[in-house]
Amino acid sequence: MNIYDVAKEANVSVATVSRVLNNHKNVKESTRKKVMDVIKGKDFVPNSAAKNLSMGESRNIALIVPDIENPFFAKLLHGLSDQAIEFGYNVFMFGTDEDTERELQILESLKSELLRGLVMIPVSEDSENTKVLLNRFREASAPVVLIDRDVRGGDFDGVFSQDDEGAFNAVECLIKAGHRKIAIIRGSDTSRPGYERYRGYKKALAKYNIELRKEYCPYGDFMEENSYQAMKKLMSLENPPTAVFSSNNMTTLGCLRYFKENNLKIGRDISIVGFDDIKELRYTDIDLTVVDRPVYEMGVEAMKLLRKAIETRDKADEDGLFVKRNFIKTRLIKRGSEFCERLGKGESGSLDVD
Amino acid sequence: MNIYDVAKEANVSVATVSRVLNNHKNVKESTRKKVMDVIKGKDFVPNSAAKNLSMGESRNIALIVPDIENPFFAKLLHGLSDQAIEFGYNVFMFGTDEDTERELQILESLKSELLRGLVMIPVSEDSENTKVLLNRFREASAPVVLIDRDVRGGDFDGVFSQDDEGAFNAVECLIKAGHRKIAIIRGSDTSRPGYERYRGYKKALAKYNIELRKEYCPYGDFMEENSYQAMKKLMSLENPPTAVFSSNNMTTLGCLRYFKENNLKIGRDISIVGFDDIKELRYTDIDLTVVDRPVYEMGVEAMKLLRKAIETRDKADEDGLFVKRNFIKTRLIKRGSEFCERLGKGESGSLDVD
DNA sequence: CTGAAAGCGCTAACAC
DNA sequence: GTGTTAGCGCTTTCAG
Repeated sequence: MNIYDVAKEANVSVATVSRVLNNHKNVKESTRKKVMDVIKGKDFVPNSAAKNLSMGESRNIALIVPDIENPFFAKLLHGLSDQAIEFGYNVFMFGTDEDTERELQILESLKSELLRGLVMIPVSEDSENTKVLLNRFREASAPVVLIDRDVRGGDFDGVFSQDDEGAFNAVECLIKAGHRKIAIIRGSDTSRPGYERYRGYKKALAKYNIELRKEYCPYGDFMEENSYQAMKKLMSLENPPTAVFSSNNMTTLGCLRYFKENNLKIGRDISIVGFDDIKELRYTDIDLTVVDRPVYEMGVEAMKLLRKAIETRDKADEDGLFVKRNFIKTRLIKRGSEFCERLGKGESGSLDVD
Repeated sequence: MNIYDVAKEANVSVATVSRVLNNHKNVKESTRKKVMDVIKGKDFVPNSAAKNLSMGESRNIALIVPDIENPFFAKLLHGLSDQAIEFGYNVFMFGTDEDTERELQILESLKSELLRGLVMIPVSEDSENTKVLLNRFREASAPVVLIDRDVRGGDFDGVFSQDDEGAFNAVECLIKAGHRKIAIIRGSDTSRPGYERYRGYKKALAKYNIELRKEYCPYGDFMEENSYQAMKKLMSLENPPTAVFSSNNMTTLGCLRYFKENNLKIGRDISIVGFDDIKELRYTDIDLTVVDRPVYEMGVEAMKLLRKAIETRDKADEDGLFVKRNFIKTRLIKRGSEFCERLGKGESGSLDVD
């Protein structure tokens, strides 16, 4: 059943049916009703492929995330998806597994899809090829919105968070709990959250006149295993830290694994503050202090930005001249893991060398 | 740039370009090369909307899950998505938030999409409308593959797990640990995992001659809050259970919340065995014994089934006469939460009434 | 306010 | 092996 059948049935032309379907004005109320009756009676469904071809665009967008199973991204998807439905868009979902090659393949394969927009969390800030492809999408009428991570020199719209401030607060919280020997497990320098959280860490140390020690700043690359290894190295130092700022949720899991395997108890042997909450821990013995963000809302916001970009482009609005980058506030949730008995009991938290 | 431009450039007809694009035989190697050179040189990308329209089908499939944020579904998506890329399909992702109405809306909105297949975890087994719509997709050349949950009287292909056996093992494990007062927090009776796990629970009790007590079998509906409430009710009984079989991961979180808030310690005051692992707990004090499944692989398998169904239909293969339903084995991972001190220390685990 | 007709880019007979 | 051409179902001028 297609638009011609409907037209015949309703004694009008296909043009009229099309007008009705798309809520055009200039259709007499009576004919509109006539057409609608046929459509509902025969439950006709317009063929979107035909529509896409004819209009040269679709109602599909793609979301590309580095790790499908990371709850942070699942939550993001949830918000984005809800808002997309609201706006009448369908969402293609892709995971890159933190692999730039894969990211490029996916982007490449999407070129033929008439995408109406692209929301992505790029693997790395420095992938020149990614930038080139994204720019091509943008030119081909598929605006790009970034989330959380950036693309260097890309000028793309995006929803980010105030990573440095969040990190600063986390580290300051540890300092105020009496720590002076504070480590950070870092994310890659090729991602905004990676370097910005490190920046926040350094700022906090600087403010309280604590010397920055390179050996306290290993990379965990936002991956559990690497972070586990980083934690291990930290604790093998001759002068190990008394506290650690874990700059990502996967990182935190790596730390916790190390603690458990080595029988280190938070609050007794070590302190930790994380970035991004881990819901499941809330009902365990681990009362984790974390930097939290409104993740669902970030997804919603990304979709709103995207739609605005789409409409702006359609209307050649001058608003389109502005790059829109929103920076979401973080919030420190104190649950106690920043404290440590040993600090009080004489074993000084201050650096005992240097 | 379209196929005509390529044809002109290469001095061939559009038919030939199309043949090259689709790897048809009957193309001389030299002309194939000639065409490919143009395609690469001008980096032409075929317009999939045109292709879809012309062929009356697409390379898009949809995955509909009840809860985007449940890690179980995220893992499923991961497996499915990886395999889909392998096969050259794109995946639309939708979440229904366990709401049948929403499920129907989504299905309805997808009718115009020329979907090539549908993978879904239906909210309820009993939604007649869902069944009707799914059948329509199947007839309209979009095979349906179910995961985990079923559709009553639907005869759809699917990937399920041996829920009853898994549950049986879980409960038996508790019995062997000395428990006789074992509760279950159930899922809805309108879902396969809901009633099958309950069935496994009953089987285990029966085998060991333990009387089934209705008050030990409250519903948690696979939701954290409801399960929390269920747990609360259980522990308020005058004769509370010493152990609980939590039949789903969200359910387990609800239980844990209750335990924590009421200072009940697993292994001291209560025992628990869950269904579906919770990765994050592994590095906490909660060494949860669980029924585990190869979730990622279930996603992969679903995609394989779907592709088989698609191909089968295309070839009008007689293989299509069979409904393919795979039942994945579960595995009990013992970590210790099935034990309880109190059982040994004289406070009998057997029912002290009846 | 409505209709006729020309595309949108690709596929697949069918002819050569 | 290759080319010609008629669709696929919809949108959108342009007439009227």
